[in-house]
Amino acid sequence: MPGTYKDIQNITGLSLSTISKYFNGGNLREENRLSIEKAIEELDFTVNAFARGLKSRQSHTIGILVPDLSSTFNAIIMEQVCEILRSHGYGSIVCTCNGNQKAEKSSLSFLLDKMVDGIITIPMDETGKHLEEASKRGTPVVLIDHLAANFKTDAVIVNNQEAGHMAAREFILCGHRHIGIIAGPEDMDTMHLRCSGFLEEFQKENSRKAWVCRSGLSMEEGYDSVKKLLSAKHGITGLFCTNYELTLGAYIALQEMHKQIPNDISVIGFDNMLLSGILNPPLTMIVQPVKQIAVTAAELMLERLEKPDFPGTRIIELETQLLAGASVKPI
Amino acid sequence: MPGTYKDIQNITGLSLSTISKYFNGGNLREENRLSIEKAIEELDFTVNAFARGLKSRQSHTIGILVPDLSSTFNAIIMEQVCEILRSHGYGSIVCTCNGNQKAEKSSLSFLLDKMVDGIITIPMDETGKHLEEASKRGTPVVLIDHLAANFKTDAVIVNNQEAGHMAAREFILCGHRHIGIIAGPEDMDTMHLRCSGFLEEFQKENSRKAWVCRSGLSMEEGYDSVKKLLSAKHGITGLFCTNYELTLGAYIALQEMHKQIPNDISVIGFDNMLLSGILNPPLTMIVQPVKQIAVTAAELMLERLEKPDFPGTRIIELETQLLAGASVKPI
DNA sequence: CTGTTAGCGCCTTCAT
DNA sequence: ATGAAGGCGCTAACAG
Repeated sequence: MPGTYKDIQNITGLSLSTISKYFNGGNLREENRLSIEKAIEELDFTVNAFARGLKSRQSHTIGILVPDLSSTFNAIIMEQVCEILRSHGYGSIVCTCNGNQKAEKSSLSFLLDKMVDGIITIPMDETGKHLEEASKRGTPVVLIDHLAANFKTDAVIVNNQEAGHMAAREFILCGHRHIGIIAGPEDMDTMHLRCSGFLEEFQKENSRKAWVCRSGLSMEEGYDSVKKLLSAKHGITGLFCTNYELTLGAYIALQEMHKQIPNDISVIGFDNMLLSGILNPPLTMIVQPVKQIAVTAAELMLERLEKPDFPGTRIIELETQLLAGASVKPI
Repeated sequence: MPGTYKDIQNITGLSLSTISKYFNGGNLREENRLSIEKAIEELDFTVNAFARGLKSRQSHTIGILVPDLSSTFNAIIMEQVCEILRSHGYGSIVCTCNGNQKAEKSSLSFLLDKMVDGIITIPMDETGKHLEEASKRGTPVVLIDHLAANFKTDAVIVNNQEAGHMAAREFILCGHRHIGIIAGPEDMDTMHLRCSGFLEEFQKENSRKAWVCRSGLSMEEGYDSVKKLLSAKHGITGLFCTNYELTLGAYIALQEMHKQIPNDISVIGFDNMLLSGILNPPLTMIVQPVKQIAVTAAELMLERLEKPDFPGTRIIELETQLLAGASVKPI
């Protein structure tokens, strides 16, 4: 049973309002300040967040809702967001929805019932319909990764189409005409844009052709995709992998098939994460500014909390970067 | 501004206590129940968790404190723990401490200040000194991965020493006498036990010899360790990798050096995670019962919350398993 | 089964 | 600069 203002009052003889002022940055006589501090020490006192929240209607807690944490990208974004929020006094209540839209909706309600002051999410349901419940309660929402069709709110996204363009240009520059794309799911717009961006640029000349292999998002599926694409004998000279796990799986498959990179086949990967600095030759990759994404999302939220009435919504689009390696070779 | 019991009262004409009873599982006349439900619908009412917490002293929120989420093992454990807790109505406030003990201590205070009902943690500081603050406040703690020397509390651990034994026996069985261990940090007891367990068993005969390569925990360091171990020309015929990332890095290094598994070198990995079902030949691995660990940790916590006065502490030791693959070959 | 009442711990006018 | 008093929304006796 922790102490209360009353206990401090009993020790110091000061009134509750003076004590409250101490904790909320008012001016008090130096001698009173000290005696309160002594009492705090003695009692091991900390302010009761429930009582405070009851008045202030703020929990200093943010809900984080993501599809899953097995994806390294999500896990790292999450980790960073939590850390930044925490350094501003905000706790992060984390929910995953396992790629399940129904779970997404109920997780959102769950978070709101926990009185979170805001929601940062990588939405699954791209209509954003489930988010209406948040705005109904006046809880701000920040989106990561993609916008929601019917729900305007602050967001941090990345130019995935341009990411596809960059990869295509790199291959084109080196004279490649037959490329396999390890594309992931078509109904996920980030993945789709990377792929369609690539195609858009690459197929400007129709002497060039790309084969798209759709799959899930996992390492295993990257691995399988390579096996499929290469066994089909399309004469593919390069591979574009559209996320981290797919890249890793593809790399392993290539090694296993004794395909030398870039002599036998050129490769452009996506997101370096833990891969950076390992592979030999270093992989040419499209990288997302992970840190930046996390910082921006956290900042958008913190600013929104400070100025709930700030008009309009801010959509921050960050650029991906081509990290030049040595895995793409002129044909 | 969400509604309150008073609003429901105004609509239904019922008293506050009847309404309270509705929300806390009491018996009321069917007709009253219905009219309350109608009012709830109309108001979009949800119970105010602050007010409820103020009385009940429970937040229905658990603090999760882990070193980091970039480690896939941690991320997946975390994900599962959060999910289970959530299915019991508990939110999870997640903090990482980046392997920093000072941050660990302050994160713990942070979580306690958020009024969490319990703490589930993979502790860094193995004395457990920082956890005293939790017990001082009467907040239960469940440990994952290792016990804390000076802090007795419920815990889920894994028999890491036996994991080392199993790996050693597998190599011995196949007649290997020269093994490299990709061991990770010596001062981390899980990692240390896997290694010392291995050595204990393997070096029972001194015709057998193992070379230990210490490092951090990352994929990159697994990669480097292999390069180091193999370039030293110890005549190593097998490798034991002691965590997931190290295994992955080691595998990549071997591929790159065109070492065939198991013809050129035998390998025992650790934790399959995303690797399962990919590698060819399938890797022989020591696997931790990840799901089981998460479930057990969550259950220990939930049971402790139900019976705060249950005497004694429960330490659940789970077994690792040798998942037979085809990466260890008789010499 | 329902209503009345008195707090839970903190914050905030309003006086002093 | 400090104190007194009422209320945030919900719960839990206690009465009826």
